Parts: sequence; C-alpha cells; structure tokens
Amino acid sequence: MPELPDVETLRRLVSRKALRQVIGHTSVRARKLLGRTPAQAIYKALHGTCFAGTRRHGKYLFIRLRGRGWLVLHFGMTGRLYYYTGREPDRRYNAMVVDFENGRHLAYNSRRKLGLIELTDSPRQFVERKGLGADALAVGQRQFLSLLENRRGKIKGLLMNQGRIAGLGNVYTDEVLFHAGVHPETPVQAMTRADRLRLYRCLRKVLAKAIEARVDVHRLPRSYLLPNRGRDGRCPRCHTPLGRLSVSGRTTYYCPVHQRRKA
DNA sequence: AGGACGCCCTGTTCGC
DNA sequence: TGCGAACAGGGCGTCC
Repeated sequence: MPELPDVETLRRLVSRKALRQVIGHTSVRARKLLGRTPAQAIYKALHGTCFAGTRRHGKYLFIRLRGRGWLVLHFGMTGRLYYYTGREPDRRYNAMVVDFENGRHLAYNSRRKLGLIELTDSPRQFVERKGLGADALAVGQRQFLSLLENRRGKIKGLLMNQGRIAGLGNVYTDEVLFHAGVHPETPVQAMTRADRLRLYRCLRKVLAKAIEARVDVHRLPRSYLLPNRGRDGRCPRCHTPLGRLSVSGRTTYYCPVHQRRKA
C-alpha cells in the first residue's frame, strides 16, 4: 500500500543511506516492472555512477543518477526498498538489486510485481507525461479549494484521482475522510466551504502524522482509522462497527456515526 | 466527466 | 479441517 507517506519514508531512506556510493553491478530480475525500458539501459545508466539526490511526486520516487538523469520508482501496492549489507533479505521477491562498490546494496522488493522501474531525463517531464496532479503535500489551501470547484463526483473518487491530487491511495483517503468527518460518497457539490477547509486541514495533518509515524515508531496513534481497518474493525472514537462499502472498486471503511451521509 | 468494471499480480483470507 | 474462491489495491484501459 505504498502511498505518499510510505514513499516519502522510502525517499528519506535512500537520501539518508544510499547517496554518494559508487554503483557496481545492478541485476534486474523482474523485467516486467521495467515496462518498455530495456534492462540494458538500467545497467548502463547506473554502472559507475552514484545516487546524487532524491525527489518525490505523489507516489513516485525519483533518484538522481549523477550525470545520467533519474531513476524512477513506483511501488504498486507491495513494493518496498531494502538497504543492507551482507545477507540479502527476502531474496525471492527482489525485482532489482543495486550493488554498491562499498559492499552495500539497495533492493527493490515487490511481491505482486505491480509497480514501475524506469529512467527519465526530467522528473517534471515525467510527471507531465503521466498526467499527475499536484503533489498532495505541496497543494496549498487555495489550490485545494479550486480543485474541488465544479466537480460532480464523490469526494473519495476525487481524492484518489492521481490526475487531480497525487499521493493519496485507498487507505489514506479513508483516513483523511474519517478525520474530517466526511462520508466517502459525499458529492463534492454537497460540501460546504467549511467542510472543504476542514478536509484540507485533515489532509495535511494526516499526511504529516503518517510520515512522522513511519519514520519514527512505524505506528500511527490508535485514534487513527488505519490500525482499525478490517471487517471486524470499530471506530476508535465511539467503538461503532465500521461501515464497509465499495467505491469505484476499492474497499472503503468509515465510521457510520462520525461520517454521516449527506443527502 | 465520472464511474463501474476488468486486468495485472500473487500471498492471504474467506467461506462453504 | 481443507481447499478453491474471493480479496487486497495502484494504475490503466474500456465502456457507458
């Protein structure tokens, strides 16, 4: 479920540990993740250079290759990174392993092979080509309000639409709506200005808290929806059994008491 | 435009 | 208890 907070955590991992180390060999084991990029292009781009910096847009991580453009990573729903020395963790599912000449390694790991490994000359152009909206953490209040203007659909659909706001997936969309007290199927047009402002504040709060939790304790407060998701889950505030429904094919959890449906 | 749905993918969970 | 079906969900494409 790598969404914005998870990808931001991975970005920080790379930034903290994996920069400025000469890259030796890179092995690609799951070519499927490369899309149209030939594995040879990956080897060539990485060999002999080093990671020089990182950037993130929505759920995409960009790693700058000194003098050779950028490596682009998307983690699908099960992707993650391991930075390690010595024994390779979870070997079976490592789709790509970068060997640094100092004996350390960075592995892109994915059980379900839904994701993307690619090269680009420019993150900005990549973002444009993919048609991604503004990064969810970079959106200002005014811009957020304008994104909600004249929209016809349900609020959950809009928040999950990467072309509008990039970074929120199923899980954190539910989390944000829970904190804002907004029912996931609320038509955007039925939301008052106060609703929209509250939603914006909750979006910022939840993302910031989630990043903090992932980096430090790997755990969100118990008052969050996320630790309580699931068929037998209950609202952390009132203990009401969570409601469960499907919104555009994604399982949605919400509190029927705190997130009342608006007509 | 928006949304329902299917596909990809494979480990896990569900339900009979 | 066991086993096949359904589920999980990010992104994309198709269809209405």
